[in-house]
Amino acid sequence: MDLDHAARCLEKLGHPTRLRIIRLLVCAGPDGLSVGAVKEHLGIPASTLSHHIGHLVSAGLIGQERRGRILRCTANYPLLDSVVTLLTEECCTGLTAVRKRVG
Amino acid sequence: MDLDHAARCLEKLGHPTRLRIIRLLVCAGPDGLSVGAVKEHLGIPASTLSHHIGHLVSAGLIGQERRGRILRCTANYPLLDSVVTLLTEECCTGLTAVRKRVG
DNA sequence: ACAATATTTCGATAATTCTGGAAATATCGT
DNA sequence: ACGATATTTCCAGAATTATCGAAATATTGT
Repeated sequence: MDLDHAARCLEKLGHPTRLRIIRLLVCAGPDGLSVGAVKEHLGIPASTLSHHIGHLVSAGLIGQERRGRILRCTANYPLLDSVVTLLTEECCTGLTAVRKRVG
Repeated sequence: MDLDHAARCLEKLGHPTRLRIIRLLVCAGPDGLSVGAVKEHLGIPASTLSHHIGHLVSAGLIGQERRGRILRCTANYPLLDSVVTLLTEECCTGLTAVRKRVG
């Protein structure tokens, strides 16, 4: 995970609707949710939702698996973890040091 | 830190140049760096840099303090920490559970 | 083949963001 | 006050992103 890749992920996460999608999927666990279920939860038009999901898929933040008519979306936990790790470790090396100093 | 505020921060972090600025400032420690020093490091036009720094300041991700002609920028560690925390805890509650399961 | 359901793609518009040169502002030292 | 340095604001154009209705595609059950 280099800085540009992290920025691409953060850019996608940096939209209220998409952040809600991610939160839903993460809370839903490894089985995730269908696009329709996400639509129910968020109450936004299908085409708008589809675009946002497309963004998240293209960044790799969520995966998809067809199950008949239903398209199941799941959060990519390892990638989310990588982003958080980069933000904490590579970018925020000073954080723990500062915490010790500041309390 | 609610979800919308987090999204606003992530949106700002989700730009390569701005993420580089944050990384620089975090690595620079609590004293931060002047705008000019950041400009030297990144090698981009002053006005472009000023815009990006403006974004980060408006989101509260960095603070500024005038020292004569020089404007010193510092990373807002607590806010960065909040964003990371929301991403890990509120959004990624499943993460540790999944890790245990997946190994 | 057909009707129903789930989701995407198309198409068009509105809104926002990015970029950087030029001019303006602020502060310092003399 | 003046010249130099540091940084921002103004301005404009190009590029990207967001939104969503309508039409298209895919899959299932009958």
